[in-house]
Amino acid sequence: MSASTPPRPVRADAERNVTRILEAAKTVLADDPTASLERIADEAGLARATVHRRFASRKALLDTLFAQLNEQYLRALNEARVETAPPLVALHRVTEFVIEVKFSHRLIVDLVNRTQTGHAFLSDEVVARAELLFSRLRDAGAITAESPSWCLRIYLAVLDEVHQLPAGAPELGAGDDAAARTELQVSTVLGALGGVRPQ
Amino acid sequence: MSASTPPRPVRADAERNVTRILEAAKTVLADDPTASLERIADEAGLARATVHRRFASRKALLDTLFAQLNEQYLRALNEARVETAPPLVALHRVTEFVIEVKFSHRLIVDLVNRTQTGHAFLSDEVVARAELLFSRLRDAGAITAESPSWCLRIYLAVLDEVHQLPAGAPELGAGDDAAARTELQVSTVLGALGGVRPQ
DNA sequence: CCTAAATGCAACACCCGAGTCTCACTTCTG
DNA sequence: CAGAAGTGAGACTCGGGTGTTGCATTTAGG
Repeated sequence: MSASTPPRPVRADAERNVTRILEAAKTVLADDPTASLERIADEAGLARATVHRRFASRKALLDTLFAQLNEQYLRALNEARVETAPPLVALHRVTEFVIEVKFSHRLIVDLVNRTQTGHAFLSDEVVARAELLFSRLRDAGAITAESPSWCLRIYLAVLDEVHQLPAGAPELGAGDDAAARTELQVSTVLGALGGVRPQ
Repeated sequence: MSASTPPRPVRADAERNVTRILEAAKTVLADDPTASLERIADEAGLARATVHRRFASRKALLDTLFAQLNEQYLRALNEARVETAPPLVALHRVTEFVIEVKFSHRLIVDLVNRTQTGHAFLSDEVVARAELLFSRLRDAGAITAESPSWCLRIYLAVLDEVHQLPAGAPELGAGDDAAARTELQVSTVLGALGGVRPQ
């Protein structure tokens, strides 16, 4: 049964262009969530027709983008061991990973608001496991906020702001950028949710 | 010099429709920042042509909307005496006013991101006075965050989330809705910015 | 009540983005 | 190298939103 890869090996350069398009889409859509496919094609250095060849529709492109994001989040949740590690440690680790994901959250929020289709931009699994982390934080006394969904909303809202801070911002100090953003995110969220700041 | 009101008294019903349109625009755009003028016209119970008669363009309508918002913010800053009252008191009062302004911040953020024109959705004066309030909060030891502009960003981000909480949400408790939202906003922001929560 | 102003309605031109198709040309890949 | 797959460029349709105009009707207000 070699049926999983029928008779269509997909040429290498075509697949390469798929990733180029996705990369370009992230960049362009982060700047303007309503950007046209032409802008994305330009950013990718390809013709608009090619984008349509690789993705049946704009929606198909966005779906792929979302799927990619959820995959990365899932990886982050796994590697941070959100179910088993001490919750404060897990929060730190998951945030480290998420900060590295160069994905504009504003983009997602915008798209969700726009497409009333109730686009499940974060998969149920991601939401459930993230909310579990906040439950564990509360049970451990690290925060006082009761509702995990509220916690997640605040986390994402703050994440958006941290993400948008320019590279050399004074809030980030002088050291490693990603590390500083992680610190800022964690301490801001813990404070917002009624916890005591570490350090 | 009776020139300020030339020979054009503007009929009463016309002016009434202007406010109707603005009201409808707030409602509709809060739900979908890209909503068409037709949807706004429908919400206002008017024909689309009438919207165009009262507002030269979509942009003109949005400008008026923003101007109105800034006016309300200015009033809030004045009535809260942000420059002179104890900063924690001022924060509380200004938040009370702002919570009453039924204006979706998501709308504004979206519009700002969309119209790259650097639309100054919050007037310089509003920004300056709000940032002053955060400076005073820091000097008084109520928060530890250094950068007033960062504080304002977090404030607005949280405000957006508080604004979007459904009416009977558990985070709001059972009492007066507006008061509960004010409390949640203030305590969340103070915590996020490194302060100690009152109570 | 009578006029001027405002509206509703319908048609129109215009622009922009999505999606499709063709055809000549380039680039993989066996 | 040869054929297949992929691409670029351009034209095209289609849908939807903006902005404009003309005309009949309604409404405000002296």
